[in-house]
Amino acid sequence: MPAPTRTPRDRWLDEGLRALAAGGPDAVRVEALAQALGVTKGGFYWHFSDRSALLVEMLDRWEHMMVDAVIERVESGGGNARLRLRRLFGLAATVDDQMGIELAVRDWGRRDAHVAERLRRVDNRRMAYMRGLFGELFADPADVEMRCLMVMSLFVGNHHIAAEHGRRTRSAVMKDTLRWLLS
Amino acid sequence: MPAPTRTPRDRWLDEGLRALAAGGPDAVRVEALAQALGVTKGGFYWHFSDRSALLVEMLDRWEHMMVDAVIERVESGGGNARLRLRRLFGLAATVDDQMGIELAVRDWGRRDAHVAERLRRVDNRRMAYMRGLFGELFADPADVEMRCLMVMSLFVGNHHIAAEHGRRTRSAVMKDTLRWLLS
Amino acid sequence: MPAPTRTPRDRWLDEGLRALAAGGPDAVRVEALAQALGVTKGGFYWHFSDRSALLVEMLDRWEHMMVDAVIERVESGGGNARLRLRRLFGLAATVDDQMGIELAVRDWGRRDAHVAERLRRVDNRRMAYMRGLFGELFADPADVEMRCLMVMSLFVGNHHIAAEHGRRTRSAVMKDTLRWLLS
Amino acid sequence: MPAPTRTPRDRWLDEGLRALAAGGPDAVRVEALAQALGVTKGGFYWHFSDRSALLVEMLDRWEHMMVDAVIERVESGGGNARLRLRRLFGLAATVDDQMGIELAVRDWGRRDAHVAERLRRVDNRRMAYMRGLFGELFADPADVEMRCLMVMSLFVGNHHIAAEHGRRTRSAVMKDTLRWLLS
DNA sequence: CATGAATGAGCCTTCATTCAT
DNA sequence: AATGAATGAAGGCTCATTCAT
Repeated sequence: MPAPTRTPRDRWLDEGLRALAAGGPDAVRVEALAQALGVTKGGFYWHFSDRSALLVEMLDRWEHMMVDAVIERVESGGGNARLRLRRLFGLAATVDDQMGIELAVRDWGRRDAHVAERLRRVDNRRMAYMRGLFGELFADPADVEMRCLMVMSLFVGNHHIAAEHGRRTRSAVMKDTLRWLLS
Repeated sequence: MPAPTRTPRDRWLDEGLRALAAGGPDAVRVEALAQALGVTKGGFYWHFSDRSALLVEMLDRWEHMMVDAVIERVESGGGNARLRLRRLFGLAATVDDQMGIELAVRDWGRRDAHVAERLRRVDNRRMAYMRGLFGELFADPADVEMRCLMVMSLFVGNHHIAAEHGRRTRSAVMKDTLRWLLS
Repeated sequence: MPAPTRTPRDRWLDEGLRALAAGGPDAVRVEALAQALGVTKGGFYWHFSDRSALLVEMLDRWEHMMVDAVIERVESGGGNARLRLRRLFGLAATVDDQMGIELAVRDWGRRDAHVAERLRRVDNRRMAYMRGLFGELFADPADVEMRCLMVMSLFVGNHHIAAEHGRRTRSAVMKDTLRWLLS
Repeated sequence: MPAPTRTPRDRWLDEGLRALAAGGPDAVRVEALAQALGVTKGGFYWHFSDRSALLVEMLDRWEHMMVDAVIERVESGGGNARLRLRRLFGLAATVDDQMGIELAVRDWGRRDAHVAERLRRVDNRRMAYMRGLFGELFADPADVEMRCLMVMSLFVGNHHIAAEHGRRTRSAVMKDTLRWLLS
């Protein structure tokens, strides 16, 4: 008779991340989450000492989900650097539903020093990982750095840029661009 | 006896944009703006019917500043497409202090349909302008599209990405990348 | 066309003191005061930055009322030390309706360091005043000190002690005692 | 195999009295007591039907401790009235650590009719006991009443009055005064 | 005897908005 | 054009109380 897969604590966290993606940190309101979960807000304080405690744990969970879990899945597949990069790019498209969280955290980081610090750590970990892979394909470090920055810019920018591309779809343009970056 | 350079109305708008850049739309609070301007919030309602009226006018002003004014300045300098693109890239670096507003609007657009619509218009106008310029340099439309997307991604991503680049500075990596995109 | 005698600000203070006397500092609730004044609690924050700001001002007012104002009234009547002490004792009986505030402050002082400090100041000012008057009647400093302490104890204790005195009334016993202390 | 000296029930009561002394009746919060005892507040309701049930029992315990136990100890020593009064005064100094409870109850009594009633009973019992002893030393009933009132006022006032006494200590002034009251 | 979890009422505080002057 | 004062709707947090286990 195992405990339910998602403990009530987890449900607050999940709902918090959903709210963050939808409306930014200001939308992570205890009252709103409670209503979404069908409970009363008082119960929140059984699980978390504070609204800010929830926000911190949300960030913990996001970091693990978006860095550790992704790298682990890329690595577990094996193969050479080009293959791993392709798998990484593919995975990035996969986490599209978590991209809302990512973008919200990024924006949040521009206003909150603690979040900014965490963001720097996350981005540096990602860059270091990509730098290693690109480094196996291209000799010039400046070239490697450009490619890394472009990949990250594309993934972040992709969700921020609202322009259309005529007869082409955004994802087709993305695919072209990523292929180009591997050549 | 000329009117004061900035009317009181303008001062509310300026302060609103500053607040938007610093803390997102939720930070555009009538009370906070009033305090920053050294007046009481009651007076706000003489100039604007509503908080939301202020927000709309802020977006108007931002759109004009970030599209019309920029294109006008690029065009006024003359020269061929490559030169204009270089001037455009240089200008983009110039409006750095207004980038905070831009990023805030972009984030806001993910939560508000009206803002999203306006953002689409703005990005499409920018893309159309760049597409024209890149189109004079490269024949393949897919290639042109990629380059446009990468430029926009770089400019947006540049402010969102927190990673460091070892001995290189971000602006050096950016410069390399933009030169590459013109070749 | 002078402003109303009691400004709205004063009304909050008065009501706060009433609540303090009736139920201690915990009973000084913004919401309760608002209801008693027939206004909404939101307006409170126009006049005071904070609940604690109200509490501080309440103490200011109490100190002035219970020390400065009393001494001034005793002194303004003139006469020798014995006469002034008699007037002081009489006045003390007069402020009976403000005694509730006094007792509440005293109790409060046992739990709050800031209040305790203020209480010390108030009691020392009172003692110093009485010491001066008793000092003109009795030569021995130890004797003077005893009498001062007994007067203060009586006035404080009088309201705390619940015992009855048979056929005598409390105020008769008090009167006897005070007369004895002057002889 | 004797039961533990303090049953869990007693521990709630003790902790309740400690909280009462430290912060008044409002500070006797089930949650706070539970935390101090290292248990969860749910368990409280096994021992007491209600928060108010705890408060009543706390008063019972206080009354017994501060009247019955004191008189018993004074009487058990024997001797004449003067000796017993001296022993009583000495004992009163002894229960100094329980004085916090006493003062809190006194203040509480000003706001709660039930507590006031109990306080009257307690004070009357104490007065009656002292009246008997002083009555053996002084013939005039009015004189006896004054001395009783002064003793009680001193003991209550002693803890409420915050004034300092120059080179003398409070306890020296108290000792002088009590000796004077016996002469 | 006690825990884990929740409810619901109550309080402090913030803020958009209104309105008389 | 703006101030002083207030309203009312949220929202964060605390705490007595309940209840299944």
